[in-house]
Amino acid sequence: MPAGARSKAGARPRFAARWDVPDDAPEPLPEPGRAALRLEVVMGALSDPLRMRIVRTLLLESEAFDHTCGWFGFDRPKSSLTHHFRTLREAGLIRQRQYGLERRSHVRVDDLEARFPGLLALVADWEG
Amino acid sequence: MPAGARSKAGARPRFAARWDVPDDAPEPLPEPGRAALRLEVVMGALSDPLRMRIVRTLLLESEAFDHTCGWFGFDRPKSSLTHHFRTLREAGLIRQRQYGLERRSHVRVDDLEARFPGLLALVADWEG
DNA sequence: CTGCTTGTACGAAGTAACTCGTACAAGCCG
DNA sequence: CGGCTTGTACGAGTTACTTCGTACAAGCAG
Repeated sequence: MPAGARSKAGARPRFAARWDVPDDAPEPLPEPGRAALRLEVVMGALSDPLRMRIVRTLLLESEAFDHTCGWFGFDRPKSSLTHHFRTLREAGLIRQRQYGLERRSHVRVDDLEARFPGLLALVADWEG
Repeated sequence: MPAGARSKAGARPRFAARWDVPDDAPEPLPEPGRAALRLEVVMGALSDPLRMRIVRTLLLESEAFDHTCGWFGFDRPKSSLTHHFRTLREAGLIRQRQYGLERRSHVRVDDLEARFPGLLALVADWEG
């Protein structure tokens, strides 16, 4: 099945499909595998408004590549953002890669749709 | 619209539809209205495995009426169960009514499907 | 090398959540 | 009435989470 082939009529998600990761991209940081994703952990990660906003923003406004912490423009100390991005990664919501001195994130759309179909649509519809 | 008339082809939820509440039923305990439901609060309530199990059990195994705390058979002190059921009610997941000396609960299927379509299907599919 | 940038690690302080024991209220039944 | 049941209220102990300052590491530009 080709990557991004998500064309079931009438069920196309409103959030952007993910792109093809280039072969020379760095390895992802440690994260739970698809089978290890737990719904209650994912929901716990999304119970924080800032983290919900991070995922939603990545889902709706991200271009065809990963984004750094600073791209979001949050007015919070760096150590706080580190905490929230790590929480999202350890819950399995985002994948992070280290590009030089930047750490870029994107939503694990495929894994989340496979394990929890419809969950990302709820996040996309969230009114912050 | 008859109760349980949820027959969009291929999208029928696997959990039991709710029943008609009799006219002489007690008033529900204080709860947030449909418009006041917040996705991050609902997810926070579901981030506890015991509470996830309560909602899932109500969804899949409940008969055509409300159920008491004791019906679940949890091996926890009563004061702990009070805490979790109240958390679920205040988050808007369940509705509670006082019948004599029992307090019975059911999932707010209509409100939750209207505000967060697909969320209850995720709960029903949860592997505890 | 010197600075600048991105982000981590660590720790501390404050807050919130969970668990549970005890005491109490309210309804039902003998 | 007295006892039984269902569940609450309150409080304490513990744990977990959040927030953030500071110090540090690593990459890049000059």
